Amino acid sequence: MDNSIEKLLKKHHLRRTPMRMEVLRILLESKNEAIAHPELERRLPDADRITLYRTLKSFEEKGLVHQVVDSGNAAKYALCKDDCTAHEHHDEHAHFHCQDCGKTVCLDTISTSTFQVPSGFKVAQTHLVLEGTCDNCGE
Amino acid sequence: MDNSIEKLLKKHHLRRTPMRMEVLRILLESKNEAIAHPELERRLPDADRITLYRTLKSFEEKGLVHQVVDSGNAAKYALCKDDCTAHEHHDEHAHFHCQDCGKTVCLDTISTSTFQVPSGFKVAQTHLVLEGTCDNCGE
DNA sequence: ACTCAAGTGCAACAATATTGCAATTTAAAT
DNA sequence: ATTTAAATTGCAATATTGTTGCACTTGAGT
Repeated sequence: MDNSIEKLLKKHHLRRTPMRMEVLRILLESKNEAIAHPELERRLPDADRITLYRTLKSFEEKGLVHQVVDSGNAAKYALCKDDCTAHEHHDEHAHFHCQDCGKTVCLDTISTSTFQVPSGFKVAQTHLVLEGTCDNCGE
Repeated sequence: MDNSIEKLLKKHHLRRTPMRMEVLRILLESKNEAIAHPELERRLPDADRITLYRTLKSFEEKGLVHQVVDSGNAAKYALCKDDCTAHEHHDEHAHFHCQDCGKTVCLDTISTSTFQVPSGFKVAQTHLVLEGTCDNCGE
């Protein structure tokens, strides 16, 4: 329901604007699937492309969504888990990118929390993307 | 030395052309650092941009380099380990992307070989990228 | 030296991303 | 309900990144 969208925005100190509500609605609809910029444009034909960039940037900065990188050339976005804040993301799960259908889904079962890095290195964020064929496409 | 460059090309069934030798030389120079396209352009001012794209694509197809995705918007390339072939990459290691200096280095100590995926999913390739501050930039 | 497939360079184009600025809108204060 | 400051938007202009087609050149085996 709309209510939850408004709450989400408020929670993350983002103004409630039509565009943001729309984008958020779409992201909520495809709950654990990451959506690329072009796809968002397609679903929001009337939206301004530039505004969409800035919307997503705001969302990311305020800890509402996280970026997923895959080997396709476009960044994708998915909703953050509840405990992400403006200052720190806690999306410690992997993603799966299907080379066939192109979809990117969250794999909450795989945690990315602890990898041992050389001394002197500090990890702020981890991207773990598995690529291959998803259950739908593997005939 | 030049010799090893030619051998590498031959090994991967790639013709020995000036451009490829140059690109390969640069990749060898920064052995375990992944280099983005713009950076390669910068280091090869006379090279044709399009040819560079195709060179890297060939390299990747023939198992000579692998792509690294990070949250920067450009794909980066690094040399594959010895046992990569045209048909299969075996670069089962993580990468570290410094948010400060932008460099991406290989972390050979971290293996990405085994993650348990839901049934029906098949993993062909794994990207594990840790982001944060590298030892140089951490004051 | 000859030959042909592979590779190159150029042009044209398509897609993706960034910046500045004026106009509008939100949310809070009066 | 008005007012107001700051955030957000839409548009223009521009930069960056990636693709395709085609004619010309080059590498490497015969």
